[in-house]
Amino acid sequence: MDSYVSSPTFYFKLFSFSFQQMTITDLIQSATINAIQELYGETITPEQASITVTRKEFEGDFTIVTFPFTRFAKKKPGEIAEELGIHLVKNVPQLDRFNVVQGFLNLVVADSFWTDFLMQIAGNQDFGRLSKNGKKVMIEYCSPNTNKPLHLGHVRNILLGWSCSQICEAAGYDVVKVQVVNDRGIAICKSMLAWQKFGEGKTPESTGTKSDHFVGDYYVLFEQKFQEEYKAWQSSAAGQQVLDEKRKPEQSDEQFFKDFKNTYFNEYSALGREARDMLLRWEAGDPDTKALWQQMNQWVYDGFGKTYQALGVSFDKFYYESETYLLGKDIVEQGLASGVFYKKEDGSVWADLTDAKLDHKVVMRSDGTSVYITQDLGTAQVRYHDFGADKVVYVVADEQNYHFQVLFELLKRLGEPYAAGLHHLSYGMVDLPTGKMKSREGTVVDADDLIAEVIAEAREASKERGEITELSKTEQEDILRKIGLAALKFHIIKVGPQKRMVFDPKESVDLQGQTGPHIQYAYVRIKSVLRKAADLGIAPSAIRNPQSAIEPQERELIAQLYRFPATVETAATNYDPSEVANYCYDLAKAFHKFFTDLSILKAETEEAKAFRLQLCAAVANVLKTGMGLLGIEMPERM
RNA sequence: GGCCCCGUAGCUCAGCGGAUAGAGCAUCUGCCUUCUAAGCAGAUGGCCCCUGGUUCGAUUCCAGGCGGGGUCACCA
Repeated sequence: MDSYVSSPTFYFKLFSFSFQQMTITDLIQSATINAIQELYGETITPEQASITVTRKEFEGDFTIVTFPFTRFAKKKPGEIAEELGIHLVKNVPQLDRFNVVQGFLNLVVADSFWTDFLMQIAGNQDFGRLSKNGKKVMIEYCSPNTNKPLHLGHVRNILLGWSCSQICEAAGYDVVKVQVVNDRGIAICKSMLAWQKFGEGKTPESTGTKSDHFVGDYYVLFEQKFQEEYKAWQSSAAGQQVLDEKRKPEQSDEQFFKDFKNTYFNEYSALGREARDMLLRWEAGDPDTKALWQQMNQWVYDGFGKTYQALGVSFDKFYYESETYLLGKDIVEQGLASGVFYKKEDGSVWADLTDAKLDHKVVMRSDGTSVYITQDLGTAQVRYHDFGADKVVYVVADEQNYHFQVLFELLKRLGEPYAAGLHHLSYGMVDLPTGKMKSREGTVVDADDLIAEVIAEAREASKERGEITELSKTEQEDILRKIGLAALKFHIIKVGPQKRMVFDPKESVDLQGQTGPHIQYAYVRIKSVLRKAADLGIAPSAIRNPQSAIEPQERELIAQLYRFPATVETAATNYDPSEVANYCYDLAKAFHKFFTDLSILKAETEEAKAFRLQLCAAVANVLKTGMGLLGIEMPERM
């Protein structure tokens, strides 16, 4: 029966000096297994002895459902619950009493257990951070193209990637954050060409434009000029001739030209030819082209850097596709030799993945050049060589689900040592209330605009409150920045990654209800009380007279705090920051309830004041840590 | 068409084998002679997409539908 005890999920670390301690639920669970053995002579598994948190309309902390035990106990659920309750309270010192409702056994944990726990975590800044597990996880996120600025989609990606990295770190991993930059290809050539033709030597400085937006503007300009050219061609004799020859009977003229756009770009367009020529010159290493490319990209990186800084995120290493796009060919050779790949008559190389319910997949073109996935194979290997990693997480939108299934399958078949630790953190696209974001229709929400907007909104709301007007201008701005970003970040991160989400700009700026600022506000209230207590000379203390019972609001808060380490752990194993977000909200909510129901500095006894202060301090600490895992900073006042 | 994801209050989302399914927003009603009302309490609002199956028990697991999205390029 030791087998389940040795499983790491049944432990978490309470203290910074690492020793492992069973949680109270594990204690109850193993005691339940013993009790069932003694009472009914039946051996049950931990899964069968499932413990849940008691619903708040009943008295108790934890609940055991006894229905499954009727099979062998040959008694009514209520009777079993009664017998089990007596046995557990007798054998588990941490349990004070129990009650039975239907077949549900509600267990009440002794006050002393909760106060002891609070004493243990008092003053421990690292509570919730698990000790190092000696493993490394590499997280790739953001991965932008360099032809235009970051938008709302990138923001979701960045927030997911960043908070995952923070959560993994808290869960004991070493973390390497990497970004793959798509800095080459036809898209950046379009920006380059438009700037070269129409830019008149302008620069971000000369126009006062944020430099990534400056480059993006030329990308847009290219599209405009191309559309003009295409429109003109459509009504020309040449265009009409193609229409007559190639239009399918069921197609309208308009539909035909819409579908024909790519072909036009590649085979007819003058601008298209110029852009493709530029790409060819780039690939040939033409110095002028390279210099222009470098200049444009540098502008973009400078601009991106500012956005990352505004969002409070960073990367340990950037990989550039211009340096990796030729990688992977040796892997293809090895794969051919080992029989993972096969070659077709035309010279193209394929993998047959049909037995893994996937398709045949090209890994090398017939002309010997590599495709997208070849490059990914190469990059995976290079990165592993650079850092080593037990787990590799790719934060990429769910439109690439199939791609990653194939990539992981290939890496597995190639026998890469990290293949078992690969994970695609797939997230749903972000929609607007008006529908999908479409760059062509100009409905894309720009990241920088969004950040500015949420801060402006916080400023507006702050004016009405007048709470921070005494502070210096810089302090005020710092607070407003924290509040605005908390609203934005929490609004996005609270949604489970897998779900496609609707982003309503109006709601993202809300400061009330289930929002980041609501949680910050709980923290600020605590900080305010702690300052006042210091002035009054009241020191926090978890020591409590055993005679005075803990209030339900206090108990609820402590029980919430108790769940924090386990929350961090599951969020890390699931790569799901929304679990931490929802936890923080629940904790803040419980605090606000406590705060309005019970007075801290005017509590009945000195001892109660000190105890509540200690509880508050612990809540503040967990809120700060938890929100920190989401990349959200806490202000001291608001 | 094959495969994958999603379907819970008017809206945005939690819950994912267990008790009468929860929050926030919106609508309505109360609570500031001060530990910050960005808060709290209450009211209103649900065939948990449908139909079967497994189970003592299904919103939760399985199968089949329906609706929405994605993806099936020698594109990235």
